[in-house]
Amino acid sequence: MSNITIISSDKNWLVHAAVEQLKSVSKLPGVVKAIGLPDLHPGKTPVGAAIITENIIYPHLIGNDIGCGMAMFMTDLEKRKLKLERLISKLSKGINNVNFDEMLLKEINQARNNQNSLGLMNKSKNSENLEEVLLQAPEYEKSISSPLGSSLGTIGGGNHFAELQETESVFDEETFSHLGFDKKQIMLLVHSGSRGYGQTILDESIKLYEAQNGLQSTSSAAKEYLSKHDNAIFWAAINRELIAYRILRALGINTHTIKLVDSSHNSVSIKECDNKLLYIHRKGASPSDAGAVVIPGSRGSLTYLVMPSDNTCISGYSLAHGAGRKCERSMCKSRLENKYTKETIKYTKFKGRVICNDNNLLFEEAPEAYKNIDTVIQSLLDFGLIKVIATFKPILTYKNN
DNA sequence: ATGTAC
Repeated sequence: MSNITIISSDKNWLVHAAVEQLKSVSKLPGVVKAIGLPDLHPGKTPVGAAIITENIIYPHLIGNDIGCGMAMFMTDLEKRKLKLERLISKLSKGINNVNFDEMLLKEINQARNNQNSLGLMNKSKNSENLEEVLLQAPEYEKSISSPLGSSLGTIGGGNHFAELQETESVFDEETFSHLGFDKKQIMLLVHSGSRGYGQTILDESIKLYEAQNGLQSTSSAAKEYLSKHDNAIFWAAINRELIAYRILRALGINTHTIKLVDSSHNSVSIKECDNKLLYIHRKGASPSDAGAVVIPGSRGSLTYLVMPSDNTCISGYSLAHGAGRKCERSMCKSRLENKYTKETIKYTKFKGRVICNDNNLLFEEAPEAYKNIDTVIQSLLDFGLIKVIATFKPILTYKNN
């Protein structure tokens, strides 16, 4: 009997290669179940997938960007007071003007002090360990060539971004306000991860232990990986907070903000099920057993705030992490350069705008490069996995370091 | 997705 489940429908197109990748990983030793979410697409290993194992951990299934995720912050800026051109002009100057270790730590503490505690800040680790954990990345940070530089607080490339959004529709007012949302306020969504730190952790695990063969869960190698993995999860969450702080500072908006939702879609977590210890490897898959989740579409489509259902065993306790790539990166430019110039591509159909100095990336991350988020969400609804709380509309997407 | 090499 197949150990594969794919959460999809006829309307939700999936590329064959991704399904083949899912089949391939489903046959790895110790894999109990391989789940394809509706945003399943090919990567080094399948993206939009949850792989459940027993007794074995596969670092390569989580990939290099351990801890990558989506954090949504509520800003102090009211929707009615937003002046887009002014914000664009401010943000175009960049967000990083602190590049020294000591200053960086001060800045991080400032960023954290500026966030009202809803009990979310210390979710993964105690904040007292902040400096210790952050500086446990020293081998990586010190290896960065620029003097005293740090990658902490930087967005990175690829599909990473920071984006101002406004509430489009609220479908569940009670949950919306219970989570702390206020539709009058502008939201800030940050998608970033552990930068080179996670990469170093993956490289080390593969170099030392041939991670393609997996790490026996009782081995010291597995314990070492999991410990570093946890640090990367924490580091990535702080990274998103610091990015939010820097964006708001650059915009001249009150940097006091509230992080309402944050979840990582690249991680491994341990879950006890039927007296068995399961390792849930998520690669481009958000957890559906840890509260509300933000699922963005693209800069030209809506972002969804959803509440997972109580029992999501069928999807490996996971949800789609976005719309899923439809068009290969290398194909985007040629396919879209008749439709857009390098200037017109900075405008979206919602009258949103993009700040991005990388011309290729503007095309690679164009809305047309992604599937329809509404169809992806519909598949999650069809399988009874979520309830939609609200949708948000992108206003300004920032895609530089 | 990454830092680095080209």
